[in-house]
Amino acid sequence: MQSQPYSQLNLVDQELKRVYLFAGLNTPQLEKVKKSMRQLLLAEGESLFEHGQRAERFFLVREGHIKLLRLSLEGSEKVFEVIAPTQTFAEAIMFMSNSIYPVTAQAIEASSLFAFENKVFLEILQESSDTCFRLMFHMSRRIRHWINEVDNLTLQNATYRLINYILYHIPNNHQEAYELNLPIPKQVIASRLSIKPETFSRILNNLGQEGLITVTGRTIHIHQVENLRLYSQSALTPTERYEIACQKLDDPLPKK
Amino acid sequence: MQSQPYSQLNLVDQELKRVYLFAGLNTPQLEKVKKSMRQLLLAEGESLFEHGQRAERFFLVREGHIKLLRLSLEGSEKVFEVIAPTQTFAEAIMFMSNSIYPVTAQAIEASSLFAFENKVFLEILQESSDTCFRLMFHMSRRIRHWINEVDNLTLQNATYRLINYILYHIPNNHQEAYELNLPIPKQVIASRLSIKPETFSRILNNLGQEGLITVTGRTIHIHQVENLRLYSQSALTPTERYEIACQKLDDPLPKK
DNA sequence: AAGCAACCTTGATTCAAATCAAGTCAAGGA
DNA sequence: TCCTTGACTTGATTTGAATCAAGGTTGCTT
Repeated sequence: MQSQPYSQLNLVDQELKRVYLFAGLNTPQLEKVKKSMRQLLLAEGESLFEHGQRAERFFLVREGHIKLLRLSLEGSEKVFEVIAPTQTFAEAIMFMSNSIYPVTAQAIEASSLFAFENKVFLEILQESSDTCFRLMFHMSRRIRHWINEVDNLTLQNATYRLINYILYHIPNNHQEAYELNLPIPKQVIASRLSIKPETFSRILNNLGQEGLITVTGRTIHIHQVENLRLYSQSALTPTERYEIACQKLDDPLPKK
Repeated sequence: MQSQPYSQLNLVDQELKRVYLFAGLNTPQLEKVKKSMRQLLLAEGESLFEHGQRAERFFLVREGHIKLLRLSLEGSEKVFEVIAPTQTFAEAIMFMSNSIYPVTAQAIEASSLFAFENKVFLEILQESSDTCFRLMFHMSRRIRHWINEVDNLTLQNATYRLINYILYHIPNNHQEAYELNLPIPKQVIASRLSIKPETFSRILNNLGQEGLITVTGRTIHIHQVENLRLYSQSALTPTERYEIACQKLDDPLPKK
């Protein structure tokens, strides 16, 4: 991992102002943040911090992708989240004094990030209840995000979760065809959705067989986004879906 | 649901001061909170708010138990959390202006609560960055709680989750025998752990067969707390556990 | 161009937990 | 006392996804 103090450029200022944590800061406050900021360059597979390590910094991804994961006792890894450029992570545990990172962070590909000192940012917060509020807003969004996550994991099956993942990555307004490029290996997405790679592959296959999508490498062609949406709303078991499909029986469906 | 303004008593003051949100408030601030506070009495099964409703209040449970749940499309319910006396809930979404409750809240048994106005409390927060910090601390704890929840749901099996639930309800220092009284129906606990009632029952049975616990109605006798801890640490599948148990082979184990 | 290592797919099999279907048991009412 | 109702248990069966075990692709290196 490379680490270096980062020179003050106006370009960086703009980059930081787009981060929700810093959006409300004035110039001297921003300067203070920038002084404690470090640029990190991670190689593919390199880890940034380990589950259990003291949490003293939070991070902003500039290029590449970082996965947050945990290892089970048997050694298999479970990815909780994949952090993409412009997103921050590990800022929420800042408030637990002497706290530890609840997950391990590792670069999926060569990545560039900024690291910020919790201590410095906490000092700034102490002066501005406005920034506090903005932060709390985002923390509560994160809580809701996790509630949804548990919801997905428990109420729905693997196919539903995968479809939801796809839909999440399509702009809301799109109704017709869409071409989705997966930025990261399918295995990582599979883990993120708590699905084994084999099952992931089979599900994509099934959706292809049903004529909803076509997969070419890491590109997923969705023929009719609206159809996928309907599909996810019904949230049925494959058996049930097949039965319904047979009832509709406009187009011949593959017999399993 | 009954609702009424609540008279100012010193007893209530003490009750409120023990709540983390109010711990840092001074007397006039606390008075302000109390003025907007309402007491609610819920009958068994009565719901307090529904998933999707505007979130304008947060709550403190005084007596009884409240479950936070979501309904699947087919109507089955998934319990996310069970709130016990002295605990608050729905305070984290306070910061999302115009936000909605992400879950439904319903009384498991006849319950008594206090309801607080988000607006009033937010005004107080704006004056005290100290209280803000305390709140953020608890919000970040909650985020970590949910990360652990997902971890449990994905890396571990049903037996492990149930054991963890039991261990969680035993004081840390206990090593020997312990008698745990479940305050709520087993079905609710099962849903909380994302297990079907039938499976829940079977797991308790298995643990009984292996000599770890004895179940009498809603009372669980744990013979050796330390044994349960070891069991949960290994986190193996039933098959694996049985094999290991056979290798140890000090005491005869039931053949399946 | 050959070799190799990720990454992905496919098929056969196994398994934990869900589902379906009857029960038992205890509490409360009429 | 009988009947109902809800909470729980037990057994038989099904099923979604994991696991095991080969293959196939792709892209990179030497």
